[in-house]
Order: sequence, then C-alpha cells, then structure tokens
Amino acid sequence: MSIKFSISHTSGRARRGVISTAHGEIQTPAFMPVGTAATVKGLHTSEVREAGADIILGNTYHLMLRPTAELIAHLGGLHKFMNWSGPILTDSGGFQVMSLAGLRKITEDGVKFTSHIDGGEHHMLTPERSVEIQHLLDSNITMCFDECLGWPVSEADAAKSMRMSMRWAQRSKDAFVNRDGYGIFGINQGSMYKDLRLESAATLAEIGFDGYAIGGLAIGEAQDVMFEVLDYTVPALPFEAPHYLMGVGTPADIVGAVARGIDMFDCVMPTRSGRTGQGFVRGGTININNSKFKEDDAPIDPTCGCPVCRQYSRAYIHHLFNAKEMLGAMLLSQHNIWHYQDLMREIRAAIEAGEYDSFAEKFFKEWEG
RNA sequence: GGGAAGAUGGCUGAGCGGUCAAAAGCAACAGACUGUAAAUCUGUCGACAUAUGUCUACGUAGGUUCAAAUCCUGCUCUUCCCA
Repeated sequence: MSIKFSISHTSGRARRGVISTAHGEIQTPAFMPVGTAATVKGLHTSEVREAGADIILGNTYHLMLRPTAELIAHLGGLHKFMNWSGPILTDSGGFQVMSLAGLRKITEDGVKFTSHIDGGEHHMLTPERSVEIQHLLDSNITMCFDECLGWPVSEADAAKSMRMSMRWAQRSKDAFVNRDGYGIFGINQGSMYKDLRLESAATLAEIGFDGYAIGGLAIGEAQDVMFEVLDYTVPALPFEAPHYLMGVGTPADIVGAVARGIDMFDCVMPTRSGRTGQGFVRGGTININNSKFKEDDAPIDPTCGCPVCRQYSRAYIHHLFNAKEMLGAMLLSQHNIWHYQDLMREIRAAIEAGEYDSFAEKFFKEWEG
C-alpha cells in the first residue's frame, strides 16, 4: 500500500486511527478543510494548521482551469505553491459534474466542461486526465473521477451512473502512478439504493484502493436518510482502509457518521458559513449578522479557546460584517475551522476512551435544542 | 428683483390620469449555506388585521374628473441662472 492506515481503537463502529502519507500523518477521524482554489478561503495555512487540521483539500477542476496543473507542477507542486507542507487530498472534479450541470456534457469517455471562468473554452475531464492532473498537483490522496448525481434520482438512472463511475474507477486506478506515501481512493455511489451501494462497494473492493469514499450524499436528503445509507454501506467497505464521507457536513452529520464507521470528512461549511455570518458554537450555530449581537461583548463561543474567541467580541465581528469588512469573514472562518477541529479532537478522545456512544448521545442532546 | 427647474415611502430615485401601497438601488430585519461558479443567495420591508382585507399616503390648501403621485390654481420650501 502506498499510504498506510492503522486503527488503534474502536468504539462500536467508530474507529480511531492514523493515516501516514509522504507529507505527514493524519489523525482520524479527521476533518479536512476545503481549499478548492489552492487556498482555504480567508485563512493563512498557518492558521489552518494551528487549528489542528492535518490535511486539506484541493480541487482538480478549479486548478486545471486556473492557474493550470502544469504551472503548479512547474512551480514545485501544490504544497509549495500554497505553502502547506502537510498532506493534501484532491477532489477529482466529480462534484463539478453535478454542481456545474448546466455547463457540461457527459459521455462514457468523460465530461466536457464549459469553463465557468471565461464561459467559452471547453475542457475535457476523463478519469485518466483527472488522475494525471492530481499527480501534477502532487496530491497525496488522489480521488477517482466519478459522477456525483443529484437527488432524487430513479433507481435506473442511479444504477447506470454508478456503473459508469465504477468503470471510471477502474480507469482511474489504472492511470494512477504508485509512489510511496501517495494513494488513490475509490468512490462509492448508488444514491439511496441499498443494492446499488452494495454492488458499488463490492466492485471497488475488487479493484482495490488505498481508501474508500462515499459520494453522492448530503445533497438535499434528510439526515436520517443519509445515516441509513451509511448503516448499510460502510460495513460493505473494506474494514482496514480509511472510510471517507465526501462533502459532509454539519457537526451533527459528522458525529453521526463517525458512529457508523467514517474516518474522514471534508466540507465547505465552516469556511462558507464563516463568510456569510454563520458561526458554529457548542450546541448549534449563531448568525453574527443578527442585531442582537450589536452590543454583545462575549466571544463567538464562550467555551472556545481559539485565537478569535480569545481576542475578539461578537460585537466587533458583528460590526465587521455590518460594515462589510473582510476581516469579519476571515475571523469567523478561522473560528469555525477551529470549532470543527475541536469537535474532531473530542471525537478521537471519546473513541480512545471507548465511550463514543455516550459522547454521541450527549452531543445530540445538546445540538440545536 | 427677474427667470428656470423641482418637492415621491428611513435615504437615493423611477413613475407623469386608472393595471400604484407606488420600479430599482441602498439601509433595516430575518432566513439559507454540506466532495465551493458563493466576501453569496432568498424573504420581509406605510399602519393595522397579516390568506383574499381595511385605513392613511407621493410638500400644502383647494379644484377638474367616474378615477389624480400623475392635470389646473394659490401657498410654502429647495436648487440653478440673470441682475
């Protein structure tokens, strides 16, 4: 195996482990801040690191368009380019197959995109090209190129799409260049259909990957629907490899997914919400735009020890948002990233202590209510 | 002193006889945000009931008309030009 994963503790289905890569270790369960365009929006990489993140995400689609994978390779790779020395996982562009639905055309060969930047030029993304780009970026964890479907979809459409993604998974694996400390993850698909999820899991296991992701969730379905998919899908994935739930999610999603055997998460939520005024606090969220914070001298979360909460008040950050000052978005994003990493630390500790179930139960009792 | 233009909802500013409680932007208030086309998007935004409703409103006092923010007259104020 090109990257190593070892599980040190379990608590129910929850696992506590370490992934070793060429750029360092990842303590799991892990939350990976999203740095789509070679930046975790609003944060210095030092702040991301200090918050406790071991690994961040980059994006094939965005970086191939601008500044191009070849340029990043020429400049020494994505780590050097963006000043992040830790591990990087790159998304394959599969999510953009869904999110840029109006701008692409899918064939068996791959996906032709109309650039969302200049609108004119067409770019072809195939499994082979996606893997090549991720290699050029020097990504530690390459994701297979897949089709992320919206929701809801018919079982027939989901089956057709999933099977194509599985063929693409084989092509992605074939195109992947093995190196020590670098790996490639397969992506399970099949929408909310158990038979398809199980078929997908079996196919991926047969191909063999360094880790197994679950895609196509948290795209509008209710949380209990997502949990139900995890209930039957995660046990079908190879136990000894990392399990990565793509694009998830809220703190409650994460706590529930860890209980179902997920080891890795990524989500734009802490940074996007941080830019739009939503701050994560113990038990839920606040909207710092609300006028009730105008004179509130308390920190965003009085129980938080992050640099933002140690130094700035809700009233100040409320003022920054009100005045549309960029520092407001930066501070709230930093706090949110810290909050997510705090949550992961608590999750890991609870698993190590062998009491994850009671931790999760307590968490859900406090959450939003 | 003479001439010209104008006064619209918290602000800017459309409307120039009925489809006007009145465009649009801003401000205000609230909501959303899940592998980032997002420093974004959505809703409310005269009052009271808050589904269809009622009332008070486009400087002010009158007038014309079935009907006026829109037309006419007086007044008040503002800006600009000439003395």
